Order: sequence, then C-alpha cells, then structure tokens
Amino acid sequence: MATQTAQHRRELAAEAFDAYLARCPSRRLLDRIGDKWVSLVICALGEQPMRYSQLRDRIAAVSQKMLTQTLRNLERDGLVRRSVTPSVPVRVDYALTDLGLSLLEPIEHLKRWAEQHMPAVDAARARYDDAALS
Amino acid sequence: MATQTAQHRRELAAEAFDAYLARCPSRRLLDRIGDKWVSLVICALGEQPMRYSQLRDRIAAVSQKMLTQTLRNLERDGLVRRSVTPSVPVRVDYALTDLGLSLLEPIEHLKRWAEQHMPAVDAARARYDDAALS
DNA sequence: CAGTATCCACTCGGATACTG
DNA sequence: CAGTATCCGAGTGGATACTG
Repeated sequence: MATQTAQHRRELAAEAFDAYLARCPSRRLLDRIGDKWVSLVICALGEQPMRYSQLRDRIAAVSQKMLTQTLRNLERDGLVRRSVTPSVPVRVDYALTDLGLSLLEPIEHLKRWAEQHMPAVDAARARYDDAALS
Repeated sequence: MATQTAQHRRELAAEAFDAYLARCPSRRLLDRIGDKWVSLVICALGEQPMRYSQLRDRIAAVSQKMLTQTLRNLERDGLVRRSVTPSVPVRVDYALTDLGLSLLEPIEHLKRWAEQHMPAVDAARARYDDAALS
C-alpha cells in the first residue's frame, strides 16, 4: 500500500499539484488576465464605461465572438457589469464593478514593469538569437 | 483611394491594432507570464536558485518538455540564467537574473490581489451560474 | 542528470453567416 | 445594435520513448 516506485510517487505528486493549481488564486487570476482580450477590455473600461460597439471600435482587432465571450466571462467573474436599455434597437453598456476597478491597480504595476523593462527583454532576446546563429 | 466602405475601414483599423498589439509591452508581458508554467518557475526561482530536477520536483505537475521549454524562453528573455557544471553527470543550475528578480515585484502585487479578491470572484461566479439555472 | 524527439488531443481564437 | 451559431485552422501543452 505504500508508494512503491519513484514513478508512482511522481504521479501522485503531479496529481496533488494539479489539484493545488486548480485552486491556486494567483494561477487562476493569471489564467483570466492572460486571455488575449481581457486586459484590453479592462483597461478600456477603466477609462470610462462603454457600449458594446464602442469597445469593438476601440479594440479594433477583436472579433465579435471574442469580445462577447470576454465580456461574458468578466461579467460572470463579477469584474464587469452589463446593463441593457430595452430601447429599439437595444443599447448595452458595460462598466467595471468595484472589484474590476480594484484590478486596475495590479495591472498598472504590470504595465509599468513592461514599459520599463521590455526593451531589456527584447535586447536579451536579440543577443540570444544572435548567439544561436554562430 | 480613400477608404470607401465601413467594412474596409474596419479591416484597416483591425490591421493597425494588430500591429500595435505585437509591439505593446504590456500585452507581450502578459503573453509571457500568462504561460502556464512561467509564474510558477519564476516564483520558485525567486525563493532560491535551483537545479533542473529540483524545479521538476517542486512543480510536480510539469512535464519535462514544458519545463525545458519554459526555462529556455525565460533564458532567452534574459529573466533566468542557466549555468552548466560539466561534471559527470552534468549539473545545471537556474537562477533569476536581476531582470527576473525585478519581475517578482509586480507578480507579488498580482498575487496579493488574487489572494484578497479571488474569493469574491468565485462568489460572483457561483451567483452567475445559479441565476443561469433558473 | 538533464535533457531531445515525436506524436497527438484539445483548446483558443478567427472567419463567416445569420437574428431579435 | 448587439449579439448567436457554426465551422475550422493553428498553436499549446501533454504522453511517451530515447540519449549524451
């Protein structure tokens, strides 16, 4: 009944770690904001609430499918509030919730790091790729 | 020669936005640290430098392929330093560079937000899913 | 020990067409 | 206007086997 092989021990550890990852708050947050359009939507709505079509124009490269999907996920997570005005045609406004607003702060930190250090990353990348050619 | 249709205007805007995204430092950073194993490797190496096998044991669920790939990418980006000791068998140590160390700070901010607010996200998600059942 | 190499399933995101 | 529905290709990541 004890774990016999190193093989087996590894599998158990991997399983446990998977379960841990599924709950790990940080990893789950990164899963969300790592989504291609999430940060862009959050930042756009951070400036001001917007209608669906405004978002689509502002984030020009997003497809309808992905914009809707992104907004639905954010709404589900309580980060964005969706309000429908039943006029004809309907008007839908999106805004950050307080929770969503609070997320702007850590994102801002990331953005600052990116602006300060991504050039260094690019330089490192260029060096690495150059070295590989020799 | 002017942009004639709304359709065409949209396509041009989307193209321009795509190009912008390819350069946008923040989006590129998120692309990196959004990778499934990157944050875990950075955090592990943030505690102390480690050998390949230590990393593999610590992040039990990672496959060899993904661990190597992740480490190579981080090395290429100048975030991690790889040092080989040519003994038999070889010994390889990984450590964060100064650039990598500096990344710990914004990640820490994210982690704090996650620990404080992910429960609220989960609650929102539960409410949303419940509402959908009715 | 620290990888490489190969194959494969699955998901993400895009294109297109249609609708209340 | 603000979506849905459907299809599909490309890329991500995992399993397995092999190596200096």
